[in-house]
Amino acid sequence: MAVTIADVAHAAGVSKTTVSRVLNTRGEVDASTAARVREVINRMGYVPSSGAVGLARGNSRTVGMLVPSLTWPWMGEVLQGVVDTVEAADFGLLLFTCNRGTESVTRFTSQVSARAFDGLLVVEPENTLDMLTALHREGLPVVLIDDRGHHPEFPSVTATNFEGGASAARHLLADGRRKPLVLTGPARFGCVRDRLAGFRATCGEHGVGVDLVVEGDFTETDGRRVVRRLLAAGREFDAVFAHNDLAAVGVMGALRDAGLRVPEDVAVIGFDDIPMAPHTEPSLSTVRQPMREMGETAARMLLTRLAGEEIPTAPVVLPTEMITRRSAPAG
Amino acid sequence: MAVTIADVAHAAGVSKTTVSRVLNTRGEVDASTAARVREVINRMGYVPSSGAVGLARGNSRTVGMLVPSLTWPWMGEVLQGVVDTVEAADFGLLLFTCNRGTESVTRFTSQVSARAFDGLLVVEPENTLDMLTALHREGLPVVLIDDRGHHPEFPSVTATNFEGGASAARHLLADGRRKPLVLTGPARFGCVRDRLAGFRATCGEHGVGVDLVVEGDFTETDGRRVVRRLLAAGREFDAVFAHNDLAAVGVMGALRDAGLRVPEDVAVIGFDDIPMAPHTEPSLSTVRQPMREMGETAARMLLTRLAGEEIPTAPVVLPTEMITRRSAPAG
DNA sequence: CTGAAAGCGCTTACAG
DNA sequence: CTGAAAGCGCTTACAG
Repeated sequence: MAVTIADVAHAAGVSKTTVSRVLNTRGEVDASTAARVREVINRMGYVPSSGAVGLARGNSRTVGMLVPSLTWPWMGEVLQGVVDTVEAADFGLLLFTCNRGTESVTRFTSQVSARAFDGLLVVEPENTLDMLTALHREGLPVVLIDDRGHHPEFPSVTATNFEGGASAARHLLADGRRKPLVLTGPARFGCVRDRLAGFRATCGEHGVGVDLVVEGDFTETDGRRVVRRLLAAGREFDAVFAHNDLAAVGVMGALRDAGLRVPEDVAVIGFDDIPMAPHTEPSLSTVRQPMREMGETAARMLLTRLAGEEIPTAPVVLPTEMITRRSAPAG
Repeated sequence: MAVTIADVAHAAGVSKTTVSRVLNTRGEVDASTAARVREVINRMGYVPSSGAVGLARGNSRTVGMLVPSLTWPWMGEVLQGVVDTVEAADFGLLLFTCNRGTESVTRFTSQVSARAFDGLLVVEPENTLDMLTALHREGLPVVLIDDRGHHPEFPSVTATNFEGGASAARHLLADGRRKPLVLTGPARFGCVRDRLAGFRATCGEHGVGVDLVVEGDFTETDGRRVVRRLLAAGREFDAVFAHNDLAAVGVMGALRDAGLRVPEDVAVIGFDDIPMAPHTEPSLSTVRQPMREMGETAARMLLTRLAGEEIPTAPVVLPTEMITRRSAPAG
């Protein structure tokens, strides 16, 4: 049914070897022969079987991507960056998730052994660092996107979390805020610790204490609940720095429910700049992480590595950017 | 490096044929032999090379998925549904986008000829229906997600667009609204025509005219602009039925800017129920499309087809659901 | 129940 | 510059 290299060779009156040579532009082929073969290839619409090529060459020209979830607000951006880069290099992208615990992890690692892909891009699902480290040690090229401050022994790309926290602080201080609440993500994440440290350092430089720090879990529900609880307890604050936008949305909801105005009474800054951020009411000021660029960068690094070159094992750090919208105006 | 079937055969003292038999549980193998082989397989951590198996068997146990964009608000849900289903069946998922015009389409079709995947799931990128039809005619199993009313000659899964429009109308009418504005999507989409027809029919049954219909382009910016323009022109309406949530968000923004209250002055209903919908201000009432279920269903259909069974070529239609939130309260 | 051999569709030394 | 042959790692008649 599908046309094979043998069909082409036969039709062109040459050997499969020769067809293979013009396919892979190995030179060392007579110009007129090459032209004839190429003509036949086009006429017959021949495309080499990727499986056969992979088997013969020992690689798949395919990149794997492992993510914890596809429904996180910023995952689409990362994926788009990855796909664009990978497709442009004529590689395929095999997508995996790991949301059913041990079973899916096992299934995934067996795909690795099956040599279904040459290298792996990963937004780290929780509790998979050991597995990833093992795969990397066994020789699988791996690039991590958004290292959660775990500082793995393989290449990764992150954003400037410390500086991001610092820029949020500068923004709020310039607006005259002096009593900030910080709603962090899970403290086990390095990125969370960095964001908090950056925020603290800058406030410290300005003589402003950061006394109100609550550990959250990155969800809208949690942001809403924390603020409601704090307000009920009579705690006072004139600004909130939430460690992600989803939680910031919850924060704004709770403030509104309590009859407080954003930003007049309380300014709110998030982190990420998810697609929803410009559309909240009021629109959300936030520290932007360049998710698409992070995906692109990670993909490019992996492709470079697959091309045989060395890539830095130290984290590649992309700049965050303070985006000013209405929930926290410039001072 | 990687352990092959030959290594296993050697270590177990049997032929590759026998190893292959226990791998594929073909029966016809002595129980004790099988046990011994299995033991060796586990000990050596052997996993068959997917490429080699594919070449020998003539299939790849991989499904392709083609989407126009990965950053659309509901795409993550569809993808998650697809990935979950495909992974559970032990298939791989190869992801493709088509956002660079002809070049990417060419690249994509050549992947098809390369036999990189056995079947295709597609959220139709514009202007690719002819290509998809051609692929399907050449024997590639294809299932379309969210047929845009194009009614292709291959299987597809959609939602009840007509009924969805009708339910939006019922909801608004029950709340006493009598002067609706409909902000549609591009009229070339069948789903748009169906939503409008359903809305019209129901309004008609209640003696309410639908005189204000504007064709939009599904973006937030457009929703905002249309409403601003209509208001400036002095047009009056007490409800808006937007054909997608993003546009509805723009509509609410423009109403707020004009000093109108939602829902007191104007009720707003969207379509889709994107993740943002519960978090807008006010939260958005909308006609929910079960995107994840649509992804799951399409994937299941394709897998069934790949297993050799027949699947319906008539569209599979999943129910929409009217979700009541604050932007359009129940009457 | 088991194995030798051919075949899947390519690539790549090797020889000419 | 070109081709015959071996090999990539499997599966599958075919024979015993």
